[in-house]
Amino acid sequence: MTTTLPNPTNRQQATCCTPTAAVAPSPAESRDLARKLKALSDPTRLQLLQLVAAHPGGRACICDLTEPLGVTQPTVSHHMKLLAESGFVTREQQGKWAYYTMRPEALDDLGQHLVRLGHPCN
Amino acid sequence: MTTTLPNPTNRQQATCCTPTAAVAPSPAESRDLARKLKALSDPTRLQLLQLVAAHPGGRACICDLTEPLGVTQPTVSHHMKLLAESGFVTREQQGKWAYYTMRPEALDDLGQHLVRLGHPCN
DNA sequence: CACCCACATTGACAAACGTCTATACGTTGA
DNA sequence: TCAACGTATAGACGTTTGTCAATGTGGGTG
Repeated sequence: MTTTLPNPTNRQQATCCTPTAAVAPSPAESRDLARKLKALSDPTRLQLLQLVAAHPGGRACICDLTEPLGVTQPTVSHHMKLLAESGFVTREQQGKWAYYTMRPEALDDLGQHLVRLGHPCN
Repeated sequence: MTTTLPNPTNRQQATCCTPTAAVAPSPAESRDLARKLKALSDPTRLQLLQLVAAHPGGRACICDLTEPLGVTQPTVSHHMKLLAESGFVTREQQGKWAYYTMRPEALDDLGQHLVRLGHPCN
């Protein structure tokens, strides 16, 4: 296609505004962003996050989360581990309970990142 | 656990602020949100979005996107179809070319939705 | 100590996903 | 009308994902 180039938009890869990222987007950055989005791309995990957020102090233990969603305790543990690894919650052991606390900044950052994706020219 | 209830945070499911959503998050809404997030949770699709956004008018055809990412044309077609079905781009056939156009509002909406997730009490 | 309890880990399994090759479809130009 | 081109679809294949039952772990309690 570079030989014939009849494509009206493809004159030497012109960009609208020299966007913040390079013309060829960084695979590493994309993988990192995709990893965070994937952590939120499951209905069960989203409901778990909402449940944690709705608890006083944005803080809940596994036993608070197992019953309302109708999934088993190992499944909840697994999901919360993923959410913690992606930075959306923090884990804190207290006695025999494991408390997970919301990290709203993580959601703020991700949200802003997405908005910026749609406006590469600021 | 409801019988013994030694859990300090779990006194009759108290919430911090009667959040916008019900205490038990709607599965339907979570599934819809998860579907959109899943559409963005792949590095190749994110790079495709960035490429489209970087093109003049936020508009590019498949042939503009196949080469820079090192994946085959059917793969690009498949990903763009997913992005279109989730509302992040629109498709528009022009001659033998298929133009995909960025929809920044979709990213804005999703970004705001995520931010709100972290602040259920507004 | 011995026993519950809350949670994590393991292993298994079906379903969904990302990618490719091969092929079909619609448009354009000779 | 035919050939070339850009794109979409179909089918196949290996990988990842979400879930569960079973088991391990470590703290509290009698």
